[in-house]
Amino acid sequence: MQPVTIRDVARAAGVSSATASRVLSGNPATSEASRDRVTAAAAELGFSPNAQARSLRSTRTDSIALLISDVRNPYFADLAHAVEQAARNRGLVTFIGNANEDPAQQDEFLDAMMSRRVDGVLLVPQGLDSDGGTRPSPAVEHLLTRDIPTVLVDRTLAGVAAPHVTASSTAALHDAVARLARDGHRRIAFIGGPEHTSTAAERYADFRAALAAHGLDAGDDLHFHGDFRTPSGAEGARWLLGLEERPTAVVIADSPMAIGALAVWREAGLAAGTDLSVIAFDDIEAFALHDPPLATISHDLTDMGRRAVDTLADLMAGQPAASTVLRSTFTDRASIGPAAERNPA
Amino acid sequence: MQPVTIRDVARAAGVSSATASRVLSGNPATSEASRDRVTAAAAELGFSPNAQARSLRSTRTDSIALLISDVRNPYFADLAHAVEQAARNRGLVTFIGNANEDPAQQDEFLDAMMSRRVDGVLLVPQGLDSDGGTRPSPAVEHLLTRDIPTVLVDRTLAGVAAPHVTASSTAALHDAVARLARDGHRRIAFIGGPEHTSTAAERYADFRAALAAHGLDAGDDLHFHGDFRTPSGAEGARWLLGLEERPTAVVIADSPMAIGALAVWREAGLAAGTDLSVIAFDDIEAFALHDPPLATISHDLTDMGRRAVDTLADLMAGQPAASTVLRSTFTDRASIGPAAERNPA
DNA sequence: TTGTACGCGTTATCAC
DNA sequence: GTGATAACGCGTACAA
Repeated sequence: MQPVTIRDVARAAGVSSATASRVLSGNPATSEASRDRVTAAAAELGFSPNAQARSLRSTRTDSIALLISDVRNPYFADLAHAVEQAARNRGLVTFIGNANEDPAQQDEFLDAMMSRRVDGVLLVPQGLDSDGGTRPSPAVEHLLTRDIPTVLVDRTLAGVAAPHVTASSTAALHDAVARLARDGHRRIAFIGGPEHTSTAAERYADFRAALAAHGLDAGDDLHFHGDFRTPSGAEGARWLLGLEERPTAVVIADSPMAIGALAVWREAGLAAGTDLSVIAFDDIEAFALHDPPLATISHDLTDMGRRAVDTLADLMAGQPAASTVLRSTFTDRASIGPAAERNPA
Repeated sequence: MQPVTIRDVARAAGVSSATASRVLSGNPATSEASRDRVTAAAAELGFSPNAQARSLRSTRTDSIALLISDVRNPYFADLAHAVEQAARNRGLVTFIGNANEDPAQQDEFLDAMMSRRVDGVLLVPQGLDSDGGTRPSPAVEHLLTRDIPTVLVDRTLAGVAAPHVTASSTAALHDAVARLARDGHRRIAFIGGPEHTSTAAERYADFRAALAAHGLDAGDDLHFHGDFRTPSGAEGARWLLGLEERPTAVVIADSPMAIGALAVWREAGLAAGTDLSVIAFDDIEAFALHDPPLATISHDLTDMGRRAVDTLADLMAGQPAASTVLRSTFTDRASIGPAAERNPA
């Protein structure tokens, strides 16, 4: 079936396409008579305006793009949900894209979005060029040189001046390490994310700083380099089991890695909170499956999503927009216990 | 900055816009000389073609829409990931939309997608009109009358003739009930999804049939009506605890409800596999957090996503497309144990 | 209040 | 192989 155009509607209503257009876009300069006939005809024919043609004229699409790192990571799924609801409240449609933690897929999606002239972009940046260089990837540079309203979310990117909405875990990690230190923990491991992401780098730096503040060993040998995904969490867990002098506590930098790690430790017979104290980043619903309940460091993602959309809206309105840094929360739960004796006799 | 058009590129390359277009869209009727100059100019100016204008001419957008019920449900997140990868392999961009299990949000997204003239739609339908009527929602009817290639995924919809890619759990539920019956279970509860979704209805019907096949009580009083979300799983768990004669086993129709239910039961001191045997639909990574490991009934979502895209591609190519019904798998794990004694002395 | 005519950026159709 | 030109569907300045 041929798509129904505004001309078809106009013909059916016995008016010109200009009048039909005016009626359909709410222009007040229309008579009641034509208004009735046009709306009736449009409904009758099932007219759906061609957004391509419309935005070719008006250069506005009332849509934004959201690029996340990994749809299957509950953290980003929650963020996507929050952004979508906030955007919907402003009459914006959200196109969600999945980068798979891969700069190439990120760029593909961004190119498609720029081609479709979205009004703005919310970007969880996927790190630098695959060249290993120090510049942002081509599509991201393109975004900036073309002055497309862009807000970085969750992560920042070196050399990119766009405003961002992120979360700082400095205080939460300080609290968490204080709690561990109080319970006698001296060797605390860190299962981190990929170095090139700002979140991974910051979380580890904050962790080191918190250790130092409590007079604990701040060597780099208790740092496992994961990639934010489940299998690398399992690897990290095995790495920890293989350490000569086993740490008594561990901090894991996101929830998929925590899932992978906890499964390995349980299989190895380690009880969380008893044999090994565990703190995981993110506080996802599925953590309720774990016994004992997991201590977490988490962000309010609804807030993050809402603020990201607010910031982007400012930018799209031509107003200058400031960056926001939210605070993370440390939640103490039973997966933290007293440090086990070292080398029990 | 003004967007760079193909005319700018043509001018910079010293050719006509027609030649520039031919070069940029890979038309072989071009000389090596102009090819070089045009590609150089395009790169120099950072040209990005306007997809609106392009598809205004060519009526193809090389994009598809995927509407899922709930981004935060890992089942649909996995499906979205699978679809996206499969579509990408065919050069199609996927726009993911989230309906929140709400027909109104479904229709909003579908309208936006129709406006943008996507080449096809993969739809997890959100049930009937809010009127409670028996017809599909307006946007879905629109999709069909306009003959937009559409494939139903995961769920079907009464009265909609579009091909579908779904999964049948008939055999898996038969296996699961057989396993429970063998272990002495006679009272088996079912925490189901919303009746108006085909998956919820089918799963419950198959469950009832499996019970009957094993000569078990098939009354309707052990059926809790949930909504596929975590809080309703918790409600279902409390409902089960309040039953006069407590069932010894339970089947839960999706993973978020399982998460909600298991947390409640643990808090109440019930051990899965000992006090209550548990089988959950879906086999998500996060289930690894649970001890003992959960018995599951699951689908291969990568397969489902791939086939959905295959089917849609056939439709878009004008070929007739057949529906596919995949088979679910029952995985026996330690959350199933012997039926506890009833009314122990 | 309404209709005519033009242009948004691109591709397809013709001539050359 | 290349260039001029029409057309995609819509919104709007202008004229009536």
